[in-house]
Amino acid sequence: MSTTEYGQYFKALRESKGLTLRNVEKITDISNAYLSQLESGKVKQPSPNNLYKLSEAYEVPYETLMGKVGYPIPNGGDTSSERSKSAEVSNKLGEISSDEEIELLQYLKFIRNRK
Amino acid sequence: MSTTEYGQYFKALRESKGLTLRNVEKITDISNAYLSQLESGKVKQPSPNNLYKLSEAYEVPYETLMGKVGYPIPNGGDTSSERSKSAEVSNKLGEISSDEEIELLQYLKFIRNRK
DNA sequence: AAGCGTTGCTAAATATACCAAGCAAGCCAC
DNA sequence: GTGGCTTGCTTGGTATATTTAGCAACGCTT
Repeated sequence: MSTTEYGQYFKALRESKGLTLRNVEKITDISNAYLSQLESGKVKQPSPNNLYKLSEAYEVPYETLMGKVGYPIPNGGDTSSERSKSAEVSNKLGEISSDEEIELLQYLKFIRNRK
Repeated sequence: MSTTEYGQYFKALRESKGLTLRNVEKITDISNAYLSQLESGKVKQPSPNNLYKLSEAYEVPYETLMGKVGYPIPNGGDTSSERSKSAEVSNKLGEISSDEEIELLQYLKFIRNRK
């Protein structure tokens, strides 16, 4: 199944914000070691508590992260698959795939780093 | 320590429905052994996946169970007095400025055209 | 070059979710 | 009573979430 490891998503998110692993550790109290494993796909289901902290640090909706890692989310059905009929909160950019998401985050990092 | 004995809550829920541990096991695919531990307070943070199954079996809102065991729930109402500081609307990419938004849209177009 | 702080990462260890197997007590038929 | 069936429960084990300690490569500054 879509092996689009969400680890890369987390990594791209962090880098787009210009944060280091130890930066995030400081903010969230999650060890940098664990964060590294998270980003390299060695963790399957991080606890909701940690997802919540990360959602704050990265300023993305908690629900989004819950869905990303495969937990059921309160209002809709499943996620992880892009064919969901869910009226997913439209992003300002319109519908984007997981792969595009990562690329956009990487580009965002580039944008913010120049100048 | 929270001493939050939600175990008794689960037990009361099950009994109110006239279900046995093995009944619930059949329905949810959660072992009766585990269910027993859950109800006797030997489990601290059951996975959202299992909470979801239980919410279906017991016909209570998923969010309610999430809150019961101490997980943050999507719309505020956390156990700890945490009130959202602001309703920042964020998307999967985190906060982005208008200028960035435009650039991202252009880049998205580029991405999609390069096939 | 040598040292120093930073970065991401890994290995080993601990904690805990969860299951398979089984046990003791209850209940109802024979 | 004895046997079978059901109940809740415990014990031992496996898997996995998470941390502590450390390491190697990098960039600085001197």
